[in-house]
Amino acid sequence: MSWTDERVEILKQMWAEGKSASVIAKELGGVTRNAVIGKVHRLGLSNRTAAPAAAAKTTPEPEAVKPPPPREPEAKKPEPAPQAAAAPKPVEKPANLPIPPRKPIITAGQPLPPQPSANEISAEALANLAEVEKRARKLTLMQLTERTCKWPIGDPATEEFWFCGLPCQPGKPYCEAHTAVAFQPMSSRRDRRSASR
DNA sequence: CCCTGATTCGC
DNA sequence: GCGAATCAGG
Repeated sequence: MSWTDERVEILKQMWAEGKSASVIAKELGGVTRNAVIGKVHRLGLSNRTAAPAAAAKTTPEPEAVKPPPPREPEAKKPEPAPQAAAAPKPVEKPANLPIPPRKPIITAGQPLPPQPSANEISAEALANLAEVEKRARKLTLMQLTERTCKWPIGDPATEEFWFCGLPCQPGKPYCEAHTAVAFQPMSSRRDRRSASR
């Protein structure tokens, strides 16, 4: 794979959204997180929101004197939204919109798991599930990885929402318990005729 | 151990 | 320019 214009766009977008290099790499496919990071740096958009923590470790800068700071002609971006701090209008709804700019990017992968619909699951499995969810690591979407259970718990529209996050079954997107309820053989969900209208 | 990004350097 | 290897850190 090569860095086509589109792929670079996706890269920029996702990086700007705070996606990790590995996630971006998976999304793009055909590249590793190293490739992504490398590209990010080459594009000059390394730090996204001030993170000097792991930025400077070894200062390879001989560091002498810099009389004339040859700064590049920084292109100004159209970002004139400084947020009104006063009380201009009585907005009754604070509206928690951390990430509203959901651009219509064409993300193919990332098959999110289905919501636990009203299925007929064995009592055992359900009981076990309840226990498992108590032990859930309550990961956020961004904390999910290849090896964390991606089973959603709670209502995405509220604060009460997170992902299981327990260790995945090899090759599965969920932990053992959630794999059990996610991939049910049709046999256990038949009798739908009880209310055969 | 899992993960993160940063840097180096041969290609 | 690219990205694997490596590094440094959480």
